[in-house]
Amino acid sequence: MKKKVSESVINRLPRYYRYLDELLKTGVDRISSKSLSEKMGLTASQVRQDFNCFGGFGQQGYGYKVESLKESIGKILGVDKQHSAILIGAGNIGRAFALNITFEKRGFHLVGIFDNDPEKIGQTVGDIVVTDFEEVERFIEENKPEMAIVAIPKAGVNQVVSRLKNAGIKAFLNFTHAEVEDAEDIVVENIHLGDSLMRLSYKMGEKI
Amino acid sequence: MKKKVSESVINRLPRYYRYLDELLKTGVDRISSKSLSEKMGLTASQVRQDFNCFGGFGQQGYGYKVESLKESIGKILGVDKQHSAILIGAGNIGRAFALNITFEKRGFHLVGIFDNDPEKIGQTVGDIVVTDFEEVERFIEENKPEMAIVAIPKAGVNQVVSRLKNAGIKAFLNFTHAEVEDAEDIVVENIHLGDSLMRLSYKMGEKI
DNA sequence: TTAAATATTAAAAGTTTGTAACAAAATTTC
DNA sequence: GAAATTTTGTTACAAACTTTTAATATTTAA
Repeated sequence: MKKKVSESVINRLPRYYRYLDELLKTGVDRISSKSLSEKMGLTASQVRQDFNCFGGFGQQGYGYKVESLKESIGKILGVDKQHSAILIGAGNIGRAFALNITFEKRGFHLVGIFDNDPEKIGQTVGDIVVTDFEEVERFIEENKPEMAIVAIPKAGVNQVVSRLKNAGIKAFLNFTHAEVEDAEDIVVENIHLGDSLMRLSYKMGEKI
Repeated sequence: MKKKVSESVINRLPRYYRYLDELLKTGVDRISSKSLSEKMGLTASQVRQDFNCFGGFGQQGYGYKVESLKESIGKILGVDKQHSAILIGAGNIGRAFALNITFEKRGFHLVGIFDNDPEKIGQTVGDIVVTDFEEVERFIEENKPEMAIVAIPKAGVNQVVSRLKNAGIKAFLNFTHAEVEDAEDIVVENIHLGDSLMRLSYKMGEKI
């Protein structure tokens, strides 16, 4: 892992991981770059080159062992590790995400849910009780979660993120319309549903 | 608008649109590529080149008029048009999305919600009653929605999409874990929350 | 009114990313 | 067990994307 891997490659890794998971479940235990590329709509060279960024996982004349390839990519992505997360905002999006199984499957574990709405405080989502957001610093100090999922109205985002950052949160999954910027000591993944809608809208205009 | 615009540019447009919307709301009525690029973490030349793909919206020595630039980009993205959509799956994700305001703001209008779970059929989400999925073909015939938001368990996706396609749906927003492939006569936007989690997990491993 | 500063547009250069081709290695077939 | 086939890893090439540079127009200030 000497030279830096390009972002385009990283962005493709989760998709490889998903396909390999799928293959494993259907009982396929080996695959060539060619067949994988056909399934995924890529070229075989690209598949091989992508994998080679991290060192050769394949065997000449044989192909790739699905299980160990999936495991290797999982390791690169870090989904073999356990991360703990808190959810800020127990609204529709927040609740939907908290109840979604993918979350646990990708190595994340939800340990707390916070909101500032008195109506929501005290309710349970899954098996977690919604706590007053004012308690968040104390909770973080005690439980040291690594990550926060932010699913609140746009207006409060900056203040909330900055409080969480100060309290020691290093990673953010942002569902709000505001952009949370990558910075020195934190990592951010923004999920902008509105952007996806606009992209779809564009494609509709182009193709249909 | 003759020569084709690259996908990288298209993918950046929604973000420009959001920032311009923001600027407009804070009362900024003109902006240079330089200040916009600084806000967005891009280079000024990239901003200019992106806009020039669609013809010059700016004025030398002056910059860009925020309002008309936003409007132009909106037109390119097609958010000035009205699209009607149906939602398939009244589970957590589906309901969260249906109740989300962005949806209406981006020119989409929800006209129907479908599910195959007898428990959910008859319930209301927002002001729409959940209908049996078996009715979907008839509904599409009558109401001609353009788009479907698919938020159901992975297992049923292929069958559901193929039925919708046959009934005349041309655009899909896919929230399921299965990949809905772009094809001849349809457009697809996949939203894979699991992928975002994995990307975040990777970044956490890299930087923290 | 003129000069300096600002800022776009367009074109050229540079960088990155993706594709294709080939030699080396392992497997399968005979 | 040797030959033929498969398939990777690597290198070279092509395409796409980004940045730089040059040319031109507008605004601002003296």
